[in-house]
Amino acid sequence: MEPSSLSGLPAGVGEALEAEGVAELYPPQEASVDAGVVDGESLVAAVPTASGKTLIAELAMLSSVERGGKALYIVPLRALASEKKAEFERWEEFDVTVGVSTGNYDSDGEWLASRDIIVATSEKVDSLIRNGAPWIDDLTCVVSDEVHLVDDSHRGPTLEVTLAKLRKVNPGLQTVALSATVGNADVIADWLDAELVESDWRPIELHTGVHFGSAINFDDGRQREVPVERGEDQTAKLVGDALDTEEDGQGGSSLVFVNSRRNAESSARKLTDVTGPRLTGDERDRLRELAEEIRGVSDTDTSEDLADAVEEGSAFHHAGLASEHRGLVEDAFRDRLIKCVSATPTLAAGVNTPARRVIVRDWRRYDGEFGGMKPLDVLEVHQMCGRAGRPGLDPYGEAVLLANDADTQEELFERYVWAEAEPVRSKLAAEPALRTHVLATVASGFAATRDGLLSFLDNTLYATQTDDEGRLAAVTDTVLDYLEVNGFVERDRDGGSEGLAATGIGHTVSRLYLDPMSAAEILDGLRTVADDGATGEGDEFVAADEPAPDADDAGFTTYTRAGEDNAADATASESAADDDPAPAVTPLGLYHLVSRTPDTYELYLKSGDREQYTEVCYEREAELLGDVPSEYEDVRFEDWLAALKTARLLEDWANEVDEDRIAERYGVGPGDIRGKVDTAEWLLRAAETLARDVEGIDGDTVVQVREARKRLEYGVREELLDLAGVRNVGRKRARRLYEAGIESRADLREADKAVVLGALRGRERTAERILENAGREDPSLDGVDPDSSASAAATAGADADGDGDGQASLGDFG
DNA sequence: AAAGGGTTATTATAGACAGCATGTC
DNA sequence: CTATAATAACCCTTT
Repeated sequence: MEPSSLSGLPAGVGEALEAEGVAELYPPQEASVDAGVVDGESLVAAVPTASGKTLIAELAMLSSVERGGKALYIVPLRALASEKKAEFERWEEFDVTVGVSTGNYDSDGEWLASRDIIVATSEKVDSLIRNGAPWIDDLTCVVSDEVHLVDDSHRGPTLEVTLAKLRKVNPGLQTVALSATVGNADVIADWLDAELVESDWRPIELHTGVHFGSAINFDDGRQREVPVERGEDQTAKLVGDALDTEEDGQGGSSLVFVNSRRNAESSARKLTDVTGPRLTGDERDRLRELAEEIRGVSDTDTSEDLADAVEEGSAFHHAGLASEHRGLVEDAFRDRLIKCVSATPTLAAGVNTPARRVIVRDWRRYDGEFGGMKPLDVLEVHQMCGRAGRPGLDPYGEAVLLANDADTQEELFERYVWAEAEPVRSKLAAEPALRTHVLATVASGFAATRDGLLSFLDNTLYATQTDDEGRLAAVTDTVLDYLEVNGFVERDRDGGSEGLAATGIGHTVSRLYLDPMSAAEILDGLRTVADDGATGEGDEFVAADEPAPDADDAGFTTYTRAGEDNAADATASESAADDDPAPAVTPLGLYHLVSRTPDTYELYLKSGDREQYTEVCYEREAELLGDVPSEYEDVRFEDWLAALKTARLLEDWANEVDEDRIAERYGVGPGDIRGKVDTAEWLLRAAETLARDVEGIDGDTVVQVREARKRLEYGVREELLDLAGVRNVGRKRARRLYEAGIESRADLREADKAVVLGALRGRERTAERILENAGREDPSLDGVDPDSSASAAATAGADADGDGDGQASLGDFG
């Protein structure tokens, strides 16, 4: 079937597709057309990755738009949202407009309403429904990418409930669900009242096999000799083999999947010996530039190690990387500059990063709940293997699992190569999921009675799958009790069917997209302040701020100038020394409060951390909001300590501790730091709104919350808040300016330009921009010489990039 | 006695959405 | 109950 023969698409689209090289539709695409995608029919397409799923979605959306409708494309990851948007924007030529909406990249609501196609994450769609985005009921087509993720216990229920809501609001809604090949695609189709298109067809052949001994044994019976001598590394030989096998004049790149961040890093370092010697001079030059760029992203060991590996054409990829790191690695890998990436599963489900050869090195992963090493899901391994084969570059893709012995080889074939992926199972009937969604469903008017609620939930995948009718109702009742006790819903038990209504605060919680349990915890904590804030336990706070006896490890919060390490302990007590009445609430207390909320991921407690944070906990008990759980009797004590560790990380960040020191101290990567700060910022903003909305919380507390949040946002101490608010001034520059005597925005407008320039290390253009942004009337620095004394004070700590731009920015511009 | 080399014990373990108000270097 | 790699701790040998 030729694209131009399709009816129902905007004029010219079919021809444009052909011009792109789509001469014929792929079989699954053709089957989808036969099933009616361009005629508004609902469809579940369960086909392998990279077999043209996106085009199926595009056909549905474009034809829907052509009929005067509006389409929504739901993605599981923010990074995918921008990728899809860029892809769809080629239709703007045909007057089809595209908009995106995710947590970190959001367009104006009205502007969105005017777009024909909107790309958003499932959580964002959920949030838009809760907040009553007006265009939601104009939708005529919704595409759900990677629907098999409804199986995810954390995020799956959101997708499930969101789809149910969209379909409820828009009865005739065309629903197109794109799924990996799973065991029960028919059940999903059944749930969505959709046609099913199921296929294993791939445009690029995929050879899956297991390497053992001296050869890869493929599923089709072929063998490929890749001898591995004793003491040689299996992975290295396979990567080398792919690079040495030229197709279309180029060696093939590899993607190595491992089971931990550390393994990813060490694998990348080892593979440097394979990739490095095969680089051309030109590639080396470009890689060196890329490495510099990577070093510029963050001043941490992780960043440095990544740059070192990249210089040799190898890289690692995991969630500890900053998003800029990830983007740089992904792009360079796609450009074939980086020859091999060692990755954790981040890359299996993320943006499109295909390779000639995929090597699944580790097929088991540590799982604490499981109590040891747990084999990966078949679906997960299939997703990894699906990354093999670059369209347009490789004539075939190879996915190789590694075995050390014949038994393992056998097992891998049985378990993964021949096996069908697990069936998808709804995870909706669990308290945490229902807590959130029951409240939202009631608050946004989808149900006004218990019966109404249950009948709404009947439209979910869970309901179509379960044999246990009572389970959902039972969990729902438990959750309703919880919501009532915490004052989020009111129940009217008089009528025939129990009436339900969200309270004012319940509405707020739903709109803020908070887990009700987080909201309850935050409110409890803030009320604690109101109770005993005035009792004047001030001295304890001051005492807690002083350096602990063994200052080396305990002197965490101490502000240290760059390069001076722990020497500056004295600075710490300065702010505590004046006679202000003790603050009713400290940043640490607030950081701890939001960190112990179910909306924050816990930091792992390493050995030794337990003792250390137990000590910190008692030292600073007075600052913590709420009662410390009993160390010996309460299982929540562990969580309390993990939250305290997170809180300390946040406190360090807000005390201008360098990123690399934080990374080292807490055993995390730059990506984790940014993630934690970001989450805490979000929760503190929500806390601020809650505190204002609810009675019994002191106005002063609200101010403290805001300040704690702003200090996280800029990563600075209190005295720099004003300066750091100026555009182009981050935590580092603000501190340098402050040290040079420029303490505020107003100072910036009045100060001696020579001093400003000196503090900014003579960076003229930067200084001019900053002066301009601060509102100075005459920002020009022509003929101004930097004041060397200001410069000297500010240069005390040399930062690695040497140009004074060591701004640790938290901007999240994927 | 100090350094070097090999063996054994110990330690630690993936990922990532949301609000809001505007702009990284 | 399962793995594996890096590192720390330890023990023995050699110089």
